[in-house]
Amino acid sequence: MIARSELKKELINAGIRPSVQRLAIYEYVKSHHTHPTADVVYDALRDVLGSLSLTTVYNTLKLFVDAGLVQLLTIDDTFRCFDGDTTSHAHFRCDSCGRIVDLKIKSDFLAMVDGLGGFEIKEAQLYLKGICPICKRKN
Amino acid sequence: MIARSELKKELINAGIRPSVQRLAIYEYVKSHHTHPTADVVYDALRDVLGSLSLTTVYNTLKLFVDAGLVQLLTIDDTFRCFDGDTTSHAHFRCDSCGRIVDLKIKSDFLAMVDGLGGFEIKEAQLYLKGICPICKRKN
DNA sequence: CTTTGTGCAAATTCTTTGCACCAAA
DNA sequence: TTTGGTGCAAAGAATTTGCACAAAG
Repeated sequence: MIARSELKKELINAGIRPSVQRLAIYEYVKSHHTHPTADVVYDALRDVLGSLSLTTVYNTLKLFVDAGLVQLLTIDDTFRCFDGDTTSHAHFRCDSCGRIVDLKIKSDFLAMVDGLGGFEIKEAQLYLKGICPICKRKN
Repeated sequence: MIARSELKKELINAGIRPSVQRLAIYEYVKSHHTHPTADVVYDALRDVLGSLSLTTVYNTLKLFVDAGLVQLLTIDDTFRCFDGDTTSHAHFRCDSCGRIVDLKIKSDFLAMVDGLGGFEIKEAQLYLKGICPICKRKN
């Protein structure tokens, strides 16, 4: 859990003015590791904040992604979700419950890829899909 | 390059009736390693085939993906593209030219992921993004 | 004949944009 | 007072669906 004042500084350092809406959205994605869609963030904050529109959520999340503060995940092909954790890690999506789980990966995992000479890698996403331990136990 | 008759057998084995359209679409994704979108496949085949609709291309590619004959890639967040190569490999997308390149990965690369005990992995996608060697040389 | 595939047009869904109003520096 | 943010409504883009006709077993 990061302090609100700390998050505010991060936005300012990134050249983003910390409006009430932006700070609330930023706090949400930084403190929830549920990989929410824009719509989920909207539903969660619309009542907390006096005023919020889905447009603002979309605009703001895009702003954060472009600034490198938030990661955009395309593990599901039907909707985009967001991850406030920008450190290197893998994602697992359960085919049964739909949950997206964070998984640690070794920092040098790119060594497993051949022929990367000459490529400049800026971003890496490792997506795994299958059945999570909880759903597996149920069946 | 695989023979048409061989591809036909693959469709039949998967329980898919090899119509003229389906076979042409299947042949296209199996012989082009350009990771086309449905629209690209449509544009490439509409003149070759007497008749083809974008709807059929969408339906057919979905059919192939569900049957496990073709892979769906979500490396780009604005459109889906398809890969006739279903063997394990990574994908690199160049931010500059948009090209998607296949890269070999070591078969045991999942050993780089921690805490997979209890998970049943059915699918893995490794997406890399950055600048490809060709675009890098140009700048 | 009878089941299945094709393709047009319309619908759907997610996301972005234009623009007027509002808020903060 | 001037720059930038918010949010409504409308537009846009990718994909899916309903349905009538065509084709293949």
